[in-house]
Amino acid sequence: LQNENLRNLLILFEYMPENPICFDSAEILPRQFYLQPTAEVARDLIGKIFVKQTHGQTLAAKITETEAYLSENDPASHSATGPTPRNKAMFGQPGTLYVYKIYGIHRCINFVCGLSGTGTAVLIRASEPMKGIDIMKRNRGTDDVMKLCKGPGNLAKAFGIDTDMNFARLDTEEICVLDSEKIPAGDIVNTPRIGITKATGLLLRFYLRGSKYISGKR
DNA sequence: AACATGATCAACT
DNA sequence: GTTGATCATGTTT
Repeated sequence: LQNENLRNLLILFEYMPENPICFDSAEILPRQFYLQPTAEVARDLIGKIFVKQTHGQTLAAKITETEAYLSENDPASHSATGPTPRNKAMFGQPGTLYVYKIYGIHRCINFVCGLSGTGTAVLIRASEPMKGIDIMKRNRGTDDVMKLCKGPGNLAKAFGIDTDMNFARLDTEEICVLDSEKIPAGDIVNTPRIGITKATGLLLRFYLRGSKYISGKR
């Protein structure tokens, strides 16, 4: 898949749903990818394809919005006060999942990155559904494709990801990120993070310019 | 008491 | 369409 442009990728995902993704030719992002500094991972994840496969069903969505969370120098990060039972996954291996429950109701998906043990991760805030849309609709309880994966809680629900997937590796066929064509730097917008009250001055939110699949206002 | 949220509904432009 | 208030719900500090 790595040589297809995004339009072809979309056609493949939308109109050949009966065919499984060919992982022999798809480029799964290696764990090495997540070793970069957190903000760079957050930026580079824009446009990549998030994939989950279970029970022969494939879910895929193009990542459109991310936020970087640092460590002790970032009061908004769960890892700011050091390792705890909740944030343990953040201090684990880069290229693994950190899933937590928020407001007692929703789940948020993070990709652990940076050097192992540093406690940095990227929150996946929104994505554009590409495959398994009927399943996402069922998981979410709505038919509005525009809103299926908009917002971190909705994204996790659409993908059926709960805290039992905390610590999961991100380079398996069960759950992974596929590489895609490079997004021009000018098409990635960098803003302050949203939904937080601390460290609001840091520009650690990234989203795909012009995408309709972005959380927050307008 | 706060929380890296989302759905709903009233009241408005 | 948009904005603001309110609430649901459970875990962490």
